[in-house]
Amino acid sequence: MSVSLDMFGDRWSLLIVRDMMVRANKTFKEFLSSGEGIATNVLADRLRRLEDSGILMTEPDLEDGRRVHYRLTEKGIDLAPVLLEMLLWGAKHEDTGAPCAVMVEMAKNREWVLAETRRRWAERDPTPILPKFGAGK
Amino acid sequence: MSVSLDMFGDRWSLLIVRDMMVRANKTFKEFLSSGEGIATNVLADRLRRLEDSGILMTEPDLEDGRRVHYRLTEKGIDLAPVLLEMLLWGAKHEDTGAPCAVMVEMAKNREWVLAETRRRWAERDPTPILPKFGAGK
DNA sequence: AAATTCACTTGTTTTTTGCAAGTAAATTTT
DNA sequence: AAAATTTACTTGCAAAAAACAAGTGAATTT
Repeated sequence: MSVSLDMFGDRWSLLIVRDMMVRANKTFKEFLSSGEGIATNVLADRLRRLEDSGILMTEPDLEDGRRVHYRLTEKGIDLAPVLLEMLLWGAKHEDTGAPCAVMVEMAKNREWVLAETRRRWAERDPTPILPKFGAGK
Repeated sequence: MSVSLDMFGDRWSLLIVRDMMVRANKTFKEFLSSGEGIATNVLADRLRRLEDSGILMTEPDLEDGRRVHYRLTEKGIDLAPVLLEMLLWGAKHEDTGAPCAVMVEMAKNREWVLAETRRRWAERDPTPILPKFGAGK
């Protein structure tokens, strides 16, 4: 676990992974404008380190040569259980502002949430997990 | 989750919680000598912040007035699922040095591990969940 | 009563972060 | 086709945090 903490023992790395996972962020600009206020130099540095450690990879955008697509690797998407447990912990113990009913549903359906997260990643389905939850039940 | 990351977005806080949970660390000195090399000023600061945010509490050692016992709160022990998933992720994707068979067992028995962790916390049973393995990592 | 242990605190140096501005290549607009 | 704009960064600098080294005081051991 110390290994994980060498990688994630900072304020931004896990937030980046979370934004890729639940908000389907792909570009540098999307990360910048997803509201947490990360500095451009730090974002560039974290993306580089996450890539170096095999958690994400880059691919060019074929429609716009300025853009770079960041995408989670298998190792990256495997962080979903960690992120989910963190999300649930935060919802239980802190005031997250997230709708409580949604979180209760997620807590009851961990396996479904994880399977769905992985499916969307595999199929490059950009629908975000969070807003759209509970529809199937 | 951003809330959680304000708290845990640093190299040491989660490591402290982990050491309390799986190694049953209680005193300042135990944290110092549990091998990660945290500085005394940083350790003092993190313990204070973890206490301020209700993740741990302190109680005096009745047998030795110099010592302070740090103990996880309910909110703190509720981090067990997060830590467990991190541990499992690290074991799968990084070279942790932890005996592989042990991790496979843990992955298969998440619920048991969590129940046992909580039981030991509740009963103040200091038996560590994980045996100490060497230089670790 | 002297030495030692324990849980810290207090400087000081080094590293990391945050902020503002800038750059180069690709695309869009005129 | 020239100019303006967008995108993904880099660079330089001040401020905050961390690592390092040393010290303090109360409690305990010798």
